[in-house]
Amino acid sequence: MAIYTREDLILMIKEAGLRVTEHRLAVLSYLSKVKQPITVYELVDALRKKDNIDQATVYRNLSSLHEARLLRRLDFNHGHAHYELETGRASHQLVCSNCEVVEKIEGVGVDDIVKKMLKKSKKFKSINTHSIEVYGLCKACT
Amino acid sequence: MAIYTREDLILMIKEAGLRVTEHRLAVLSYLSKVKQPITVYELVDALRKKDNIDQATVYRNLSSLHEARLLRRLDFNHGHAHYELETGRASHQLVCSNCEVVEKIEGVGVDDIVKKMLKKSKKFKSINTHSIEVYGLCKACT
DNA sequence: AACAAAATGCAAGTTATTTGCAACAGAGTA
DNA sequence: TACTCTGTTGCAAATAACTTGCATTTTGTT
Repeated sequence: MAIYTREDLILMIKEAGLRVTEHRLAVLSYLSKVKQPITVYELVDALRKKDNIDQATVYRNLSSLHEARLLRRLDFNHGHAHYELETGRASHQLVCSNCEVVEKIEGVGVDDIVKKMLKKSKKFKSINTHSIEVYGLCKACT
Repeated sequence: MAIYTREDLILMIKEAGLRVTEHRLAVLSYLSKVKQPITVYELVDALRKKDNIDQATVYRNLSSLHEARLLRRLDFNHGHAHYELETGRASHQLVCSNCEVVEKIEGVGVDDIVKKMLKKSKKFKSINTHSIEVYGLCKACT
């Protein structure tokens, strides 16, 4: 879990071809500090208090940062999106079918599987990112 | 791609502990015939015409069938859910980040990866299903 | 400093999905 | 077969998540 300085983040935004605004930086910075993918609601709630950012701005920034591939957008069948930094590492999680528990699992290599999928594909010839969601009941809900 | 008879589907619904209604059967039957995960919109559109089913009924049936684990609910970052039958086989797809193209890939085994994830988990001790979405640009959008 | 393009706040809009409630239908039992 | 209980349905209205229009401000560039 790398830690990014303000300068790192500024550089990332610039290299993505986007303007560096305090709000965009705040969104990226917040996401760089959390350990799990978080909901837009959490982000809006935190940034509204701290930096007085409107939710439309949060949505717009999430969207531009996602399009620029700095963020990964995830869905756990909870009715709303989750976001996390798009790091080199892939994103794999166990998701409870009953409650909102999500457990991120790291260190499971899946590169060869993704390659196999691509090889079998007729419509794609390259890929950028992927996510794996494994659903079950968490221990608390069992 | 197994083909289910009406009796198969009735049995599946009964074994899931749900009542067998014409509408529920129609939803399951429709999903048993499509080759790709489909949107609720498509389903509503088709069933409204054919069987005069209200969209609330479609949503409620999708929900009950999903909860009973007869369906799998998928999200491709398109702003709406997709559904498919929950067969023994897992669900893996390539998804275009730009348009709505989705390509289902079969025959890539991932059981050991899922097992590895479960072994690393602290919050789960068993799982039911999973999905893998691999994002990239399809050939048409490249 | 001056300017064009992009970002922002606010309020209103849109889309997907859910819900309340009265009428109806499936499934077990008498 | 009739009875009854509970799950299902249609319809309209509600909600949640997300997007958009527009006037104003900011950013990066010249």
